[in-house]
Amino acid sequence: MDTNLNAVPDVVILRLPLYIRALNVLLNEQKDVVSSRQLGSFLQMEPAQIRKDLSYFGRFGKQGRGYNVEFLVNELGQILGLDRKWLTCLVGMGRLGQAIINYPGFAPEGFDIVAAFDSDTRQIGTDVGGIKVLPMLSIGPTIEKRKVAIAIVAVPAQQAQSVVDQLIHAGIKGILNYAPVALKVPTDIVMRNIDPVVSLQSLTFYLLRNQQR
Amino acid sequence: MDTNLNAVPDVVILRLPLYIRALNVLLNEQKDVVSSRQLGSFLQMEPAQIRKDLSYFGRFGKQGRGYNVEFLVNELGQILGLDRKWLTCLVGMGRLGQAIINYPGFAPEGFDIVAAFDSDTRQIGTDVGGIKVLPMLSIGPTIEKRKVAIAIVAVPAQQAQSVVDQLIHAGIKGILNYAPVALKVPTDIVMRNIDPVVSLQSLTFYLLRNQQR
DNA sequence: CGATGTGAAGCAATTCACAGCT
DNA sequence: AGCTGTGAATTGCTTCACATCG
Repeated sequence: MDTNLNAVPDVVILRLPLYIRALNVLLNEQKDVVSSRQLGSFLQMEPAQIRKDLSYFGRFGKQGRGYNVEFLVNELGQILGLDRKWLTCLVGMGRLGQAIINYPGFAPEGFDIVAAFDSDTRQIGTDVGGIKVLPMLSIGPTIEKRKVAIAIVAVPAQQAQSVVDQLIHAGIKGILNYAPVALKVPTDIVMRNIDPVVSLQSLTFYLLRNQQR
Repeated sequence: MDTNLNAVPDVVILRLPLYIRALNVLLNEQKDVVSSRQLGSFLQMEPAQIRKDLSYFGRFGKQGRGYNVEFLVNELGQILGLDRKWLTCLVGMGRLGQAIINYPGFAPEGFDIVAAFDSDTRQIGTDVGGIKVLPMLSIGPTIEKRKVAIAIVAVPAQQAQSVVDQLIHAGIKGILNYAPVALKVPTDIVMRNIDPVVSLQSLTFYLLRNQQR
């Protein structure tokens, strides 16, 4: 075993947060040890895949017993960098932006929204969820001064590319994009897209196929 | 070429909506023909992958020329079942539910939200975005009577599994889940999860890895 | 025994490369 | 000449199966 992080397949990284979610549920249920078989039945996946995934990073289990839940959740958190705070900003304070900034799920996981931006002059200066809304022109200086690493983009599709360009120019390295467009970013920038319509549009294929039969 | 829809890999189905998005942009730009190379550079992917993906469904292109944009977007829409309306309901009318029901992106793509449910007695009976909020007990009768096929779940994590069980019992076949939990559904139910925290938690891995070097 | 960790095997997806059409 | 459609080659991922250990 080698633990070369560059050799870990992307799909494996995408699954780690799901393992963490499941392990936290088990922790709440006072379970202190779990086997790959139990975790697999919980997440509806093959035990072998879980063991192989974990083996990219180390030997976390005990033969004949399984994995210590608390230990494993901490190890995985460390691998993903969840053992520290990530300064985050939000661009776009429309209805979606409002919902995002008021969503209580980010902070407990270490994603602290420390700045918010909008182009609407009526929004600028108002206080939303304890954060003052700044004008778009403040994006650069704010990100640089506060060393914000992640941006959440919740602007209309038309503005998204220009906003993302500004963010990257200011030093942002990770982007969570809610705008329904395919954005272009340099290879060293990590982006995730959240687009409910795209999700539904592949879902319907299976609905169609399942219904005729 | 055979066009057996059961033989199409899931990853291919997941990419079709992205092609549609891109093609619609090109349509707006009055482009009437596009090559796999152009589309690939637009979407940052390999031309061969696009051609192979499309070849699962038919021969849509012309050699030496490329693909007719309007024709291809219509074909793909038909394959995914986007050429008709999908009756959709929304469960959970908190901040997230409000944002979802007011999001103007669903209806133009054929996803009509025709019913909304909540457990909060103060919400029930109110009118949100032209739709009256019904109590949870109405889920079954409403879905059955109106033949709703898709449900969007925007309730707290704790209630999500029970809500999903009710929806499936009432005949829902597709679920777009916003609750941050791993839900269990039968194999004939199609589910998509939207969880921004999970998205961020894999993003951070690459931020960590890129910064040390 | 019971369960991990892991090479090897098997399967799936991507990319190559080129015949064939326009 | 340019570009599609597609077998073949390649690359990547998942699952098997078992040595090994508690």
